[in-house]
Amino acid sequence: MTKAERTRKAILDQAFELIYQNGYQATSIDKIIDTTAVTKGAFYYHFKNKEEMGIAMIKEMIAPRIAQTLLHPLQKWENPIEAIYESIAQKLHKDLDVNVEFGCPTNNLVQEMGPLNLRFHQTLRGVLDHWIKTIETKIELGKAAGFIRAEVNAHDVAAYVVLSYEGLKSTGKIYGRSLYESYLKQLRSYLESLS
Amino acid sequence: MTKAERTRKAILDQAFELIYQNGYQATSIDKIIDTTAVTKGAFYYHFKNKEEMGIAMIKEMIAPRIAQTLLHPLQKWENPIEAIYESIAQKLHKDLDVNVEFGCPTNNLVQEMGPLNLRFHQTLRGVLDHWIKTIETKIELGKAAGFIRAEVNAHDVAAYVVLSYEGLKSTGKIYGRSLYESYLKQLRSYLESLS
DNA sequence: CCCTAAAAATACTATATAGTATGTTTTGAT
DNA sequence: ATCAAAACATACTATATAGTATTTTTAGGG
Repeated sequence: MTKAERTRKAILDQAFELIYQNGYQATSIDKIIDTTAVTKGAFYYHFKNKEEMGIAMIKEMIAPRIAQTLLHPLQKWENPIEAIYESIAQKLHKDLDVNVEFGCPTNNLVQEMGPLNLRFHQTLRGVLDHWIKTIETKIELGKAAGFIRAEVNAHDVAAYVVLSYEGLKSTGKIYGRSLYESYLKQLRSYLESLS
Repeated sequence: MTKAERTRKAILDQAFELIYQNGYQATSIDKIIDTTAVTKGAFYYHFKNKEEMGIAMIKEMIAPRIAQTLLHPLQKWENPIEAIYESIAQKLHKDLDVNVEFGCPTNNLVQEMGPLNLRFHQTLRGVLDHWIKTIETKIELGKAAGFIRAEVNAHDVAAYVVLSYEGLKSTGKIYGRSLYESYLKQLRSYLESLS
């Protein structure tokens, strides 16, 4: 990795953290560069403007994190009920104490920027589409293998799983880890009703 | 209502709309007063600062709206499964086309301000506590009346209902009304698994 | 080594923002 | 009607912000 590439990555790393904790609009470019060894000239050399940086941050930081922590683990179990439950349970377990109060980076941006900026809207939709589609495929395979009842609508269930996860992350900002535990119990009971 | 009371209400009305659509931090006091027949002097006569106005807006605008559109309707059905499903379904039906892209006012603020400001955190927690408690009580009554299995944990279910509703409102900013429909199907199936 | 383009640094502008200072008008009790 | 307090209006300050203009440094192929 060249020095320029490292500069670019340093900006995106810092932007990810600050935006995750404070929101996109509340994160100023000055704050990003002040807390990094990067100047304004370097910032605007690598990114046309704040919006381009934000979109790059979603594509290069957020999307890969989702793939690694929520999508890849799905393939460790054949039964979709186990796969969905365990992938989420393990992710939430890792997040405990560290990330609870700041929620989910994707959902934070969906909430804040979805209605305000078309490019954010579209880019974030791509991230969610991919996640939902991956779960949906897992469920279809599970139906073929007899783990899930045939009349279950895979897309509806996948969307509902994602939506309730995001609801947990959002409401969890207020209620913390106790909500995580009660969520997991209800998620399991919901998923088992599909078999 | 006196003229001063009407001025105060005009500020809160406008603040509610702008904050709902753009977020709290992105809503400037200048924008609020420019789009109302109110000056800065009037604003700061009625509210010590922006934070006090925001807290007042939650207590006087958001909390009553939740009570009227989601809590009171719960009492129209004796069976908690019907009550929860119908109260939410009717609320969502009313929101269609109008409020979908901007989500839920409460959840928007929980997301944005929960981690950043203790007073917002506490005030919003009060709003959610009240909603969850109301559903919880409804479920307990339903258990006594034989509508719900005795071993169901009323609090966990109530929290899960609220959390998934907020997840819908949040993710719904991206997916719109189609998500509302698939959510309602899954909500019904989940609730029926409690009987 | 040298020289050009990439990469980065510095200084600046224009605008937006929360809040204040100070003044004027309106209201309602006497 | 009077007058004090409530209610509102106007002008201002200090700071933060996205972005630009301009200059300087650094990297790497010849």
